[in-house]
Amino acid sequence: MNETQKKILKSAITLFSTVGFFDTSMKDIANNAKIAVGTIYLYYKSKEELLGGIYKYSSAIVLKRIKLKLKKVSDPLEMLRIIVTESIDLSLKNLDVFMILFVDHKKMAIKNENNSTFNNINEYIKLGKSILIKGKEDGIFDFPDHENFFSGIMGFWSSIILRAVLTPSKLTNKQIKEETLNLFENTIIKGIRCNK
Amino acid sequence: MNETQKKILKSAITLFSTVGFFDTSMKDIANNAKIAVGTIYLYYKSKEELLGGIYKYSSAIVLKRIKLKLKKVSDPLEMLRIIVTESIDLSLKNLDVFMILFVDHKKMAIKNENNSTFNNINEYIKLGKSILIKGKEDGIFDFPDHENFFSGIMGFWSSIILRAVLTPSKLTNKQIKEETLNLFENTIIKGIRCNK
Amino acid sequence: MNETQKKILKSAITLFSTVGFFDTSMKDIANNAKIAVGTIYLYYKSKEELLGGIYKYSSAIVLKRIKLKLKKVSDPLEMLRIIVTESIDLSLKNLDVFMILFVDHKKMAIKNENNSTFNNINEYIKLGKSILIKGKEDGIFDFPDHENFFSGIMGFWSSIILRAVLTPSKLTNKQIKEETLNLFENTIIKGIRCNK
Amino acid sequence: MNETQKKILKSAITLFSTVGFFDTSMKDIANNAKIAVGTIYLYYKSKEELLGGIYKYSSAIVLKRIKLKLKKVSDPLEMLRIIVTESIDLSLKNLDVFMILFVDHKKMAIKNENNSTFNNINEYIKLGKSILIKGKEDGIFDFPDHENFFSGIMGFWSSIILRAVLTPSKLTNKQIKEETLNLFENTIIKGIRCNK
DNA sequence: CATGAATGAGGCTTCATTCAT
DNA sequence: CATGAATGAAGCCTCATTCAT
Repeated sequence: MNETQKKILKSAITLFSTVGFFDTSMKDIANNAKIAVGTIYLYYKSKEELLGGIYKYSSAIVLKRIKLKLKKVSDPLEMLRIIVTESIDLSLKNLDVFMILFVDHKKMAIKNENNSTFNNINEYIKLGKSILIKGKEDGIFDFPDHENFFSGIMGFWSSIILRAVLTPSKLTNKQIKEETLNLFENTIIKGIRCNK
Repeated sequence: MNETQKKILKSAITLFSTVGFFDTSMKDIANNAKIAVGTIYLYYKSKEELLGGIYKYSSAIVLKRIKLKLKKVSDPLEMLRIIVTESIDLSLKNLDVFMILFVDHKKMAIKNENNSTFNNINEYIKLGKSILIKGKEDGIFDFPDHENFFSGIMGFWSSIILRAVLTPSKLTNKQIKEETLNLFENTIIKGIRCNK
Repeated sequence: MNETQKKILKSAITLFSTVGFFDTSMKDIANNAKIAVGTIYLYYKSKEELLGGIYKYSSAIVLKRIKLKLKKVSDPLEMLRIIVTESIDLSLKNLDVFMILFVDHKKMAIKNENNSTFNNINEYIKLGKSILIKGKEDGIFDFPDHENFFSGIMGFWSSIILRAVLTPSKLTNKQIKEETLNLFENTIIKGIRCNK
Repeated sequence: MNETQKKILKSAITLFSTVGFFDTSMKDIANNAKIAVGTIYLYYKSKEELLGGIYKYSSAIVLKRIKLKLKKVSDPLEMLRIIVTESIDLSLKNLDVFMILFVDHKKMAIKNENNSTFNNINEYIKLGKSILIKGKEDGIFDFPDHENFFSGIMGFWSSIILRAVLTPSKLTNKQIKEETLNLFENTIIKGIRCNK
């Protein structure tokens, strides 16, 4: 991926996440990236495909980093903490990507599950699910079988982050992260941990 | 609200929730409602305002019904169960409204918190928050103070419902509802209930 | 067909025939017709379809008038004279239509023979062919069987008219018509008439 | 003319004649010729001029060959047969060139008669005209004086060839050629030959 | 109240042409 | 000579909105 393409992606991510996909024109993206409109079409066949490119690119980064962090551990509880912690961390550090990846196109991602655009996102979800299952098998977690429990967890923390980020407040990102994780620990994790 | 206006709202809700706000044209709405385009403008000044109308209308129904159900009880735990149960129930019975109210415009609702359009939604959230606080004060719940805990709960169940609804499966709405509530009960509620 | 649609057709015929299909923009057509661009799309789904509309409309007029003139006669020789005379006459009176119908899109018409757009043109050609065949059967004409003889005749007079019209000269339309018919009479017709 | 330039011409002729001038992009031509877009501009200042180059190039070949064939004879009747026979023969052997030279740009050629691009085509027509005139002067042909008789003849055979070529049929090129010439012989030539 | 033809700004996309390598 | 990434003007088309009936 060369510099021009990176500029396009960066510009599009910024605008899509703040102004929205439909209210961002290709010209806006070009201007913001300081290139010509036509140039975008050298890299992406359409606005739709540019959005797809953003998905692939962003989700690849997120997935890669989370997989890396998970390598070091094998305890499901620790793994669950890591996948949530890292997701929140990445989201707060790249709010643009967060908005697009975890907020805007939930619906779309599900509807197009077989589309390669969402491969990484789907792998991310599978990863989450497998952690939960392993935790249950290992007798560390206890919760009713449910296909979409991990999606619920994603909805939980992302909704909290979204409000925290959009509501004017004096909290720093670090505080937001810590408070959210603390809440997660003392509600969901507490609820599913097996008592010893 | 006369019949014509109801037809407009019904048509717009259907289309916005399935096709999306931007991909639905005013003409589509008019055709679907079997009226003329111009007629819509007798009731709503703009497409934007029509969307606002949908919010107000839908959220009023949801809020009214939930308030009614809550009147009969005062135990915070029971109240929490009711607000979630009813929300899920209404969502599954009116998927169109659910998509718009709980999925599509999360972002928008927060950004326009002072806009009267979102009065009902905001009141709904306040209601949820107050239940949680009361539960804590009454010593029934135990969890770290967090401004957006209830938003997290909304994100939790709505993400689960969304996936359940969009993923092709053989589950009935009743099953979806029961499984989701069961999961909620055995994770979050279990996690915050005080053992005595 | 209402006034607006007529204005659109008229404007498009003029511009397509003089400037050419590709060098005429939809905005040009709208300006020339003194309407808004969008209005064109109320009547024609695309520029392509507008061209199709012109074909249908123009060829319908030509075909109708020629059929009318042919009703009064049954002698193949006279019929052949009439179909050529009338075609030339109409062409000279409506050069725009002539350019489009008999010059510009010969290629296209053949390639899309089954497309309803060219129904009238194809019927016109069939009519011409049937006259030639009847003349031969009646022993009035004598020529080698050939599927495309009538097309050859069309090419003959239309090429002559085209040059006459485009070359700067002092000839009136009446003169052009008479000279062309005279030439046709004394070359092709003379060549195929049976001497008795 | 080097190899690169020939590749450009060949590619452009193919594409212009099949897809059309406007629907062929410079990139298409470059891709088809397996060169870079920029290279075309080393040989032709613009797309327009490339088209001009095609005219000049193709018509030069046609004209040269026909002149060569005509050298051997002086009888106007034979010469007329040769110019038509050779034109048809070349057309069928190079349908691409035929489409461009004899079908597509009739209109353009006339309008730009003074443009050097069309020198060869115009010389070709002059040649045809002079044959007809000489035949008349020699008492071999008899027909009314007409500036554009030869254009009519061109329209005659080219229209027949065009239909024959585009209509799906089982005729070989040889058959098409023979049938067309036979028809020409027994209609126009028969019509203008002086009986002795 | 209701209609739907008309409007025209603005968006997405193409493509002839340039120019630094 | 050759390349092909970059340019940006211009075209087709959509659609929210208006207004005369």
